[in-house]
Amino acid sequence: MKLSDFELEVMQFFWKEGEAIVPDLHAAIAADRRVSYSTVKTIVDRLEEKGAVKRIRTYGRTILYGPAVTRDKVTRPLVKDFVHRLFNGRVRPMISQVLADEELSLDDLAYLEALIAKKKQQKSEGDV
Amino acid sequence: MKLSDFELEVMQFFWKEGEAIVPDLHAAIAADRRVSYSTVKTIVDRLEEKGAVKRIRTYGRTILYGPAVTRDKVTRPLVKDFVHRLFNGRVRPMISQVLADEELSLDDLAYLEALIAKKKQQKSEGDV
DNA sequence: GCCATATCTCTACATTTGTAGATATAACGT
DNA sequence: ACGTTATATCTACAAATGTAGAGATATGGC
Repeated sequence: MKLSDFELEVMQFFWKEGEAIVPDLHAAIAADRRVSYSTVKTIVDRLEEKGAVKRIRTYGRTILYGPAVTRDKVTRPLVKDFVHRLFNGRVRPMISQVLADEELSLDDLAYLEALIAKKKQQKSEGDV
Repeated sequence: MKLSDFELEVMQFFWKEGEAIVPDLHAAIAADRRVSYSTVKTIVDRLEEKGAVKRIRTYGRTILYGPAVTRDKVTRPLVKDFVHRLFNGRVRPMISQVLADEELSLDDLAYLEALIAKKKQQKSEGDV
């Protein structure tokens, strides 16, 4: 399932909100940048064609859409692709860069530290 | 500087090898998948137009190209974009996923652990 | 010096993507 | 019941992208 940037942006909304009607979706996006209702509707139509969203039911003629694929299903291969495309598959510099550029709370850092420690442990055990 | 997938793939080669002639580039890519010389040359032409690669010199009529932008310059904004597009800007789940999916050596893990520890320290100091 | 060939240049085209207008029409409020 | 209006549907288009063939031509080998 290959989704464009805009399609992905819309999926974010669905993954977060669960279900949505296009007018609300449009309102949410239009709060950020000028975009016509038609444009948003077209994106949703294409997402439907691609099987990324589905019609749940209708209110009058208004259609309630919901996600038909999980975020995970979509993002996993993308992340893999991304690491390979931009960093030749080398995860280390990739994470380094994210760590350098993005703001992380102490909490996040502690969480990641623990996660890595666990991974390390598993790995050394597994190697024995 | 917005580069397409294929363009990015070619840039990988330049960043890794430094400089290259299109025939070699073509050979390298064609080792993976069928693609005509013309196609590769077109991508390089577009990269030149975009200012991502530049002509270094010629050997006969063969042109030696080299990167005109650093990997860093290109990837930094992409990573930021990516995290925002796919994870609503939440770095933690993003890194978690990468850690879960990608193979990391003990060495890598140790490195990242240290990096995070350092970040943590800097942060708590900065907050005082 | 000439020919073969490798490489470049130019042109082309189908698809995908972002974008939106025109038009139809169902449904809601009165 | 009727008109307004919100929403859907359909159509369109420019730009970017992946892809490659045709044709020009400089060079290197002989």
